[in-house]
Amino acid sequence: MCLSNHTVRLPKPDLFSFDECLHFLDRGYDDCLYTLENRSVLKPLHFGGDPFLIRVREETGSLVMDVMYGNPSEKQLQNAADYVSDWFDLSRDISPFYRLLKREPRLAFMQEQYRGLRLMGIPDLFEALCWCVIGQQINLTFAHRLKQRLVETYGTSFTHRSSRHYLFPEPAQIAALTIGELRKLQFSHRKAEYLTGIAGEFAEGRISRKALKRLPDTSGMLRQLTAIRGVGEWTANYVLMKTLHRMDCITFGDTGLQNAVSTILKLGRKPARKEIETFFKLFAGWESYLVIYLWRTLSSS
DNA sequence: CCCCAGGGCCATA
DNA sequence: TATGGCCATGGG
Repeated sequence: MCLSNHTVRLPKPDLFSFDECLHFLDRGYDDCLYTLENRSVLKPLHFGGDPFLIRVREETGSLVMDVMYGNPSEKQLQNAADYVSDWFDLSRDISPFYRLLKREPRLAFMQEQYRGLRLMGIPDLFEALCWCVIGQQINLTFAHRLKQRLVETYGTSFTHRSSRHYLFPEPAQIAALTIGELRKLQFSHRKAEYLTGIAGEFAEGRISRKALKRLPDTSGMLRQLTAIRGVGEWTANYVLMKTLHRMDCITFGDTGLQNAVSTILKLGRKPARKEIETFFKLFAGWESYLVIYLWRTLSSS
């Protein structure tokens, strides 16, 4: 990695497509936590100090991260570079996954059509858990609207070139909210309880990404996460793949996953859990990537 | 008006 | 351990 003043170059790994990653970021929903602009992404970040804005774009052989606003320290710039690497899963060699795809005739098309798609992460654990709770059992359009209301009402923000950029609220801010305040934003009573509860766990230090990461295996992490009220099997698996980059996660119960598997197996019905397990057998150690690629089949082109 | 949406909790048996 | 009701709202 080459650090200059306010620009960082991150080498692109093999089997990396910035266009496929942008396709994911732009898959039809307005997301309030980043902005797409001419084949680049604007993303506000903060690591303790004042927030700043980065832009991620592509050059031959590398991703380029420029600071567009704010004045991050060298350390914060390094944090931002790590964030981007995490976000785009840059440090992973996915060639073993592609070899498995070639061995499954019904999926071989993926390594052509989606070539270079990465597991786009949600590096912040609190944000990831909140996003899961918000999205539980409602359509994604409405889920994005709820997230936007939460972020625009309680997140800090700054203006750059007449656009407002929002940071996800801190746990302490959400923990202090009443159920009624979230109900006003059209959260259900139950979701409001889950959100403030999860925020409280973070604020009081009972959950952290660091502590979770110390656990030896995925099943231990799943147990710890599902002990939190509002976090079931789906949410725990989603968070482990998107935030901790665990590679052996299957979001059982996921409607999108079930639809994708049903289509590929030509079932004409919802697959049973056992059928999903069987289908994933060949991909041991790469289940999370298969989930991502199956979700990819749900958005056209 | 109907069904379902990138679930999870809780009561019941 | 398994099943069903419930949540709240929007899109098709």
